[in-house]
Amino acid sequence: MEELKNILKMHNISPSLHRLKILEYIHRPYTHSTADEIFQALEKDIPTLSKTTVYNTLKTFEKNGIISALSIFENETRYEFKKQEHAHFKCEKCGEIFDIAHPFDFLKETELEGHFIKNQLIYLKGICRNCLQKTENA
Amino acid sequence: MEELKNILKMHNISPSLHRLKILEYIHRPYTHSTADEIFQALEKDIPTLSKTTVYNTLKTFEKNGIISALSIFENETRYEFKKQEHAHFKCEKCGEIFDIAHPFDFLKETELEGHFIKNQLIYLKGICRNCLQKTENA
DNA sequence: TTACATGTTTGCAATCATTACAAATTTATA
DNA sequence: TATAAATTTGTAATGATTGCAAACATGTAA
Repeated sequence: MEELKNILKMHNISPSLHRLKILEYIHRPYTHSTADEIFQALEKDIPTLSKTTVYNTLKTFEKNGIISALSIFENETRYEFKKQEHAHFKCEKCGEIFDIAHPFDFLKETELEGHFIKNQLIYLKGICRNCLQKTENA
Repeated sequence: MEELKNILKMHNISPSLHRLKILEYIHRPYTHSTADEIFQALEKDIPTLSKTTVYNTLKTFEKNGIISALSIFENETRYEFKKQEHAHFKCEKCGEIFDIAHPFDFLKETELEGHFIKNQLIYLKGICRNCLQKTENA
């Protein structure tokens, strides 16, 4: 919790309870949460929490580079704690999302067909290892 | 126009006027259109056109593999005629979207961290060649 | 040609994620 | 303690998309 507080302070965001709780939720490993998911999870602890606050806070975090917003999952925006760059894999069967350490760093800060590439986003789809195993055993 | 008709027929979709017009619009090179954009463009020619028809038609085309839906551009879904796989580049300055012939085919139909990869989606951001040139000349 | 079944299109209402905004509340500061 | 500033809330608005039932068009068989 102290660590989270420091993250906020380092980004000049005052660590209010709500902000800390939201950050805590996103900070758990392998989360790719929607605003609604976060809201529903925290509502229990903080009954006065408003969804607008969740949206506001997520926007603040994103602006300050603490989290990343992923627009690649159909209509809902998903948020994750910013960390080393990686690809995202979504299983077509179970819908689970996995982070994948990806080997495409050679693209960053380079030129492609005359355009200067700053960022890359890689999204993979297929069948995840869990679902593959289930099929084998069936 | 005959070509478009054949595309529909080959996918067992009867080539009604509306469907042909919508397909024609998407078939133009380098389009990454939203449903609304298509609707507004065709409304002039087909005054009775309804937006629901545009959505219905796009969904039909997508199901039949004629077009691809891109969810990566913030909130709006964009559609493009299905063709050879490629990456998408969006310019941070002018917002224009470019297709990029991409060199990542090695990923397809392969395995990564235990998951079976079927599809990949690559999204790049940066400054496009046009905007770069403008900056140089300024 | 008519009548019916089928497929297509329409228009409107509903949904869902997100944002705008102003009021209420809390916190920090003088 | 009073006041300013920041934070949070609640509600209404927006915008993309979907559901649905009615209207319309088309093809087919009698």
